[in-house]
Amino acid sequence: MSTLFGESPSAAGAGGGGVPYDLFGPAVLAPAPDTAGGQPRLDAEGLLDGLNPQQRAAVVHIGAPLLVVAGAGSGKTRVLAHRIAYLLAARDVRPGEILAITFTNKAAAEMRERVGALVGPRARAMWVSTFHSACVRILRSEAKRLGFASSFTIYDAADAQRLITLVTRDLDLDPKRHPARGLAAQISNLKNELIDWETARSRATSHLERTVADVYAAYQQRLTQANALDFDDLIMTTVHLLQAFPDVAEHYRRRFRHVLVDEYQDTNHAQYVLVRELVGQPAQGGGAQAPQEPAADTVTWASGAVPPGELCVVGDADQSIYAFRGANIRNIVEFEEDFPDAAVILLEQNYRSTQIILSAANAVIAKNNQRKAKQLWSDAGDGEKIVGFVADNEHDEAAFVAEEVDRLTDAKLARPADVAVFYRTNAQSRVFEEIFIRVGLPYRVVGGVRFYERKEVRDLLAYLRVLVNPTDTVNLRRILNVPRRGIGDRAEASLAGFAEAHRIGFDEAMARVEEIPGIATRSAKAVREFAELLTELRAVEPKGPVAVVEAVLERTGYLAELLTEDTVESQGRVENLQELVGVVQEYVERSPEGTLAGFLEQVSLVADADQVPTDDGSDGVVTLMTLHSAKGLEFPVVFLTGLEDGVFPHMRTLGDPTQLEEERRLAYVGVTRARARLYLTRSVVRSAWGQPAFNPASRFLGEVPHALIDWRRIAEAPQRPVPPPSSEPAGRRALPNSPFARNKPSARPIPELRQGDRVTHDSFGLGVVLAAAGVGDSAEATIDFGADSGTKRLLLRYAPVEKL
DNA sequence: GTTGTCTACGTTTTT
DNA sequence: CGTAGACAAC
Repeated sequence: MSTLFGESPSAAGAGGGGVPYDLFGPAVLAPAPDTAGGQPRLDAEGLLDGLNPQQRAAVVHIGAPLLVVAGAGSGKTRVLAHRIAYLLAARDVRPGEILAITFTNKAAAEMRERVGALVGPRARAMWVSTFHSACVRILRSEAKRLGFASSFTIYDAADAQRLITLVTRDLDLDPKRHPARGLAAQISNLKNELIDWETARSRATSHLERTVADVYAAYQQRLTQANALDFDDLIMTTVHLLQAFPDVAEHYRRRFRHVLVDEYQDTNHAQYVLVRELVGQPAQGGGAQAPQEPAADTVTWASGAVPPGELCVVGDADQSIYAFRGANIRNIVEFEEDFPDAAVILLEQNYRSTQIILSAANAVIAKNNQRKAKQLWSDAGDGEKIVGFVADNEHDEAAFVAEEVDRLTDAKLARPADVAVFYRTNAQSRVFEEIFIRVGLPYRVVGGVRFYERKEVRDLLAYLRVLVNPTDTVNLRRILNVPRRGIGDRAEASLAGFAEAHRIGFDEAMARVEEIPGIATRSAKAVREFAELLTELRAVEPKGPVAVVEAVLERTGYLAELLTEDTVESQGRVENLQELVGVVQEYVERSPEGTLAGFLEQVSLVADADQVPTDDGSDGVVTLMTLHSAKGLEFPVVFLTGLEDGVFPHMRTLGDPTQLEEERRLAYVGVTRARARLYLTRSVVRSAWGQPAFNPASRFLGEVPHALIDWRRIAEAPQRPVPPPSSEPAGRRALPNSPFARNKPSARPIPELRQGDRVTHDSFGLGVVLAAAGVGDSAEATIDFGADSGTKRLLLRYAPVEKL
């Protein structure tokens, strides 16, 4: 298919608001466009046009800290953009005095664009950026104060985990008991709480905590040696900088007279303290949870203090979906305690969705206990009913989505660009991609297996990082033997040991490889050649970033190896590398003075390479993304898929009411992305890594009032009389607490084994049960398979075992 | 010592 | 299904 639209719809798409087809009238959509005939509008009164009274109040508010509680679709970005423009137009604020902080690059870009549309080129003097890039900017210029080079490298989560693996090896920790992943998470949590390793160590009360603190300490030391900061360091170090150097803090407070923070509910403790430091307003409330340390959390007042900056935060506790990574709702919930003179403005009118969609969203979120009441309303009318669909399996679910998109586009009710498909986890995108490719439906996946996480891309970036920052040990060791050049584990360990013993960097150890005992001459030669290679490559730097990248690909033999391999996979890798070269070229074109270091910084702070397709008014493509990446976006047509307990809400959250509430907020976010048409789908059977699993309907489905849903198809009820088709939950009841209700269904029921039972195993053959424990999914058995295979302990849920 | 093969393993969301 | 680690052959 994909004939879609012959001619481009009359009214433009995105910002303007007119949807050409009959989704619903323009009244629902964002009010008047921000630009009139492309001309920046600077008069103060004009900036208030088309705003409702609450929005207007938020724009014109002066003085005390302001919290704007903005329900989904209530025009919060609009309020922020207009407030900024209003500051310039009506209050004589200079652009350079404004710091607007968002959570994602996407949001920052959008904000920049909208402000730019209102105030024109003056917007360029403002800082409109994410927490992380604002901090990098501050840290680069103040690095000397803190004793590190301003050319520091930024380690992302993968780099950090790799370094922690190295550290655990150094400390002789059992990787089974202390997986790097878990340690990384714990250290990250500590940093988000602004707890440095010294404090962590002094507070440690258990053996485990001491171990974490030890790893933290060693990890931090390695970061310093490598002249690197991880993501969390960017925030924490900036806070420390401002606290340790009152003159620096004063400098930024003088500069940023207006601090605006978007998605305030997603801030963690470190970000919260950072905001307070920047504003210079001492908070009254607790701030810190856990053991209080007033000194560390209290704003230092410089002599000749600058009056506090004006703070405006915008957020919605119902859309807090990042608690898992340290976001603290208390920051928004207790804003008024933190800032006793604060003003609060509530935005409840929704300009995005039909009333039916909002009613569904309100009903679902109302099930959360920990929450302040809030009811979104719209004057857009009821609109279409929500469509429900139960598929037999995930392929059918995807096929339904594809057919439905086809139907809508054929009927000119929507273009592909109007449609988004949401799912809980990235892995779920694959089925949709398969079907969409087969039927020729153009689509784009946002996020997913991210470009910058691909092995070959990371390898090439590792080379570039090492060229810029020779002390970057993690990346140096990553590429030491990539492509294979005969420097094995043994040689690497010797180099690392030598560096440790002489308290020098890994790169220096390489330079002195001759002095190192225990390295085979052949390996030593390889190390020497590798060091020379790096020197050669550094010599290319003056020729510009593109030349360096190409030199790396050529002279390391990386490209040649891939070309020789000549498989489908290697071709894909070559294409990815070409794309990366293209990214460098783009960078150079955009900033001709740009350096390799500049390029790398940009890359490390932009995690989502695949941006949301901008609506250029063409038919565009269907957007596939996780619910998390969907936040802040809106689409006329939304498919919310995989609504199954265990998928969404995610399995790991089912046992924890707090986490379950976060999942429900995620559902709320998903539902409120839809403007006119919302589809809720689930699948009876879904294959999760190989094995089919029966999942019951998501509890969130049952929380949507039945009257709002038009069930297009419900679950079959096998071996039972057909249940009354009145409501879908009948489908859910179709599979009660039968042993087939979850996981591992028909193919092979979990055998109930007792000691002495004879069994057969697909690969081990015949065996005798020595012991059995546990029931249901957690049932295990120890089975003797005789001389060939020996005794095994098996989890019966997965093990291909049958009782004889 | 290094490379290739096997197996075990673990799988949320992202700056 | 895909990747990381352990192990056995070159």
